[in-house]
Order: sequence, then C-alpha cells, then structure tokens
Amino acid sequence: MIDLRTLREDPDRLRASQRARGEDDSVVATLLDLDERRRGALTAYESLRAEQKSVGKSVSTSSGDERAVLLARAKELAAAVKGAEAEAEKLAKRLDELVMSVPNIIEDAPPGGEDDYVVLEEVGEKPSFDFTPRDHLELGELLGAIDTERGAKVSGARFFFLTGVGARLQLGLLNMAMQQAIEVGFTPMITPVLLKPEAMAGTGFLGSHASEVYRLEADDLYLVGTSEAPMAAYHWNEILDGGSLPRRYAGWSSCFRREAGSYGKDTRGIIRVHQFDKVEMFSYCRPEDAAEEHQRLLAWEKEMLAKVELPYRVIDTAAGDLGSSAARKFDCEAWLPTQSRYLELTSTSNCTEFQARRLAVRYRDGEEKPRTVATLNGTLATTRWIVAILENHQQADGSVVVPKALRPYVGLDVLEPVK
RNA sequence: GGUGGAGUCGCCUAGUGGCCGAGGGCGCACGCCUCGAAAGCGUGUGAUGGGGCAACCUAUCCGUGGGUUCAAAUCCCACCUCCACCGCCA
Repeated sequence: MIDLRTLREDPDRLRASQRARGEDDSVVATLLDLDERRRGALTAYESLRAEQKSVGKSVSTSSGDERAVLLARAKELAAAVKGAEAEAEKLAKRLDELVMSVPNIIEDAPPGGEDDYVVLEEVGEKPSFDFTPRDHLELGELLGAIDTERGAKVSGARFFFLTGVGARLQLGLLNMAMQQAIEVGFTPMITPVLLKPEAMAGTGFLGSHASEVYRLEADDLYLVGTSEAPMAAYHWNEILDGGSLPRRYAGWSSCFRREAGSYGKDTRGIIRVHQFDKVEMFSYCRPEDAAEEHQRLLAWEKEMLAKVELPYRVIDTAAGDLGSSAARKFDCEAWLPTQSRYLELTSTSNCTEFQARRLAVRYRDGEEKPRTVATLNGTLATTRWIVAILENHQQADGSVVVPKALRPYVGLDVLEPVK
C-alpha cells in the first residue's frame, strides 16, 4: 500500500504515476478528502473518549446524588462515544479500502502499456541451425524428458511429468541456482506453498490477480504462485535490526497458477503450466538502497543466464504492465528459435516499501524510530528455462548439449534421444 | 479429531470490574560512585494513529474478534496459537 503521509505531502507524484500506468488520477483527490474527514472524525472521537474516561473515574469516587448525576452524564457520553467511534471507523474503513486499491508509485518505469517496454540490452547470439530445429516438446519427448500426455491424463491440461533427463535437468538447474545464491550470501529456503488468507492478502496476490490463485476451500488456504509470497510474509509484523540489512533469501518451491483467461495461449509443451518449480531471490533492504539492490538482482539473473549460455534480451517493463506492488520491473527474455520470439525467463521487481508497509515489516537503527523496509524479488531459475535450453542447444540428431556450467549438476554432457 | 492447561511491555512475572492511566524483576540506556571497572544507587525504557516548529499532548494496543457495563487485562461468547495426553496416520 502507498504511504498516506507521502500522499499528503506530494499528491502530484501519485497523479503522475497513475497517468503513466494508464489509470485514473482522480483517486488522489478522493483520497485526500477522505483522509481529512477521517482525521476530523478521529479527533472528535478522541476528545469524547477522554471525557468519558475522566467522568467514569469520578463515578467511582462519588456517592449519593452526585453519583447519580455523574452516572447519567457517563451514560450519555457512552452513547456519544459509541457513535463517534463508529463514524471514525466507517471513514477509516472506506479510506483503507481505497488506499489498498491504489497501485505502487512507479520509479522511472517507461509510461504506457504492455507493448511499451524498452529494450535495455541484447546478450548473446541467436543460434543458426543447418537443419530444421525441433521445438522443446518434440525434443523433450525424444529425450524421454517431458511427458505432457500422461500429465494431462493424471491431472488435466497444462500438467506434465518431467522424467529421466528432464527431471535431472530441472534438479541440476535449480541446484545450480541455489548454489550461486548461497555463494553470494543468500540464505537458502524451502518455503511453505500453502498460505493463510491474511498472509496471501498481505503480499498483494489477492488483488487484481486473485483469479490466478488456487484456493483450498475446505481449509481456507491458498497455493502460492511463487515463493515470493511466503518470503515476503516471512517477516510479517517484525522489526528487523537495521544492521542485518540487506537480508537476502533464496526460496525453492513449487508454484501453482490457475492460468485463468489464458485459454489457447501457449498450450503446447511446458511453457505455460499450472505447476512448476522455481528458485526465487527475495531481498529486504533500506528504501534508499532499493534501486541499487534491484540492479544487483538483475545482475545475478544475468549470471545464471550466462551459465546456461542462452541468448536473451533485457526489457524495462512499461508502467501499465507492472504488477500493483512493483515500482519498476526488469524481465530477461530468452530467444526461442522455433517460435522466433522471446520468452520471459526471469522477472525482477522493486516493490519499494509498498509490500512491506502492508505486511508491517520494519527495521530500526539503534534507538531510532522503526522505518518500513523495501522489498525486491527476482527469478534465478524455473522449469520454463528447460524450454529455452532444449531448443537453443539442440543438435541435428535430436540430442541436446548441456551447457558447461550445468554439467556437474546434471551429471551429463549431452542428452541423447531414447527412441 | 478428542480432552486438559496456557497466552500480560524484548524476556520472566504480579494482576478475580474503578487505587491498572498495567506493578515488580531481568535485560538495555544514561547518570552517580570509581584512577578505571565490577558491584551498588538513581533515572529512563514499546508500538501505532492524530495534533504540535518543538518539548509535549492525546487515543488505541494485556493472543484475535465480538459482547455485557457509566467503567474490562479482569466477566461472557467465538476463534487462533502453543504445551501435555489420547486416537488416527505418511
């Protein structure tokens, strides 16, 4: 959620951000008005309550007629306090709901919608084949690595089995990601994948993306779409020691997505699936360090992409295409030879204090007042990477060369067809 | 799933309707004492919202949410978490 104090001091910043996202900027005026009325109602309630407390006190020390008079007055006040409190709460609730619906204030993201991204960099060379390249599913079946047919039989569309070298490839890839993270000081984590409603709502995943989330009705729990959610909620309602920042976690989890509304899109293979595995970086840091931390996360993503020797580009996502928590987002997209397009492999977001404010994650230096931390996240590896690895490193006979850095983790230099 | 017990300020604990506007201890900070330190003594000690240039003032917070009452840490209801035991189970 955005900070009301910042809003009061500099409402134009939010107006500009809303416009860049292509959203309504009149919400600012509504917010300011509601905020003022709420503060007025709060003051009114507080003075009534103070009087009620002092009159109540004197009831206990008085007797006889005096006591009867005071008691009558106290009863009046009790009713008035109740009314004033209800009014203040009503306004606070309305303000709260409105504040929660406002997305984060962007930081330097290019204005516009989905297609208005800016390409920051292109890395590596797209492969050229002297044969007709096979797509990842054809390769996966040839290698005995991917079984979508049985995935569909057992669980339905957009489910799959990783078998044999497919399973080995994923384990190797994610292990390599974990190892890299550990080497630069991340705390490795294996997180819960079921979250309570409050935790899920706190991380912002029940907003506009609520229909993407699986819910277990009988237990009132949600399946996470990314370990960002449990890692963000990890320090929920805590005050961290300022000296411990930045705190970096690398979470390994399965991720679950309903993919509602994506019917007919990426239906072949394992590009868009209901369940996959991911190693995610998550960082808690001081707000003034967040932009720099964002660059670090991006650099670590690029390091991973270099290790698997994929051609890719880095894009600066446009404001209108950011999630509600993100102030800025960089995606790394690998080249997909058989579709002649780029496919998102990583995504790193700077959520500034937006996510942490809602979850009340703060830090303190010495005797100073607690301040809200900034949170950031970024992808280190996912199941989807297998798609790009298979396609880019394939050979004419259907075998796939394992990138050098990955070999020790997979235990194979080349994946050979099994049929 | 069942039964019983417990949740109070960073930690331990007092607290059975108004003297709790939460007491004490530990810890921590500052001061006194000391050549210096320890011990001892004294003072202070959280979060959040609102008001104020500020010192400060004010409201809320005793697991959470409701309720009773002029008044709730205290009484009532529901829920959550932890502990113990029983049952079931990978």
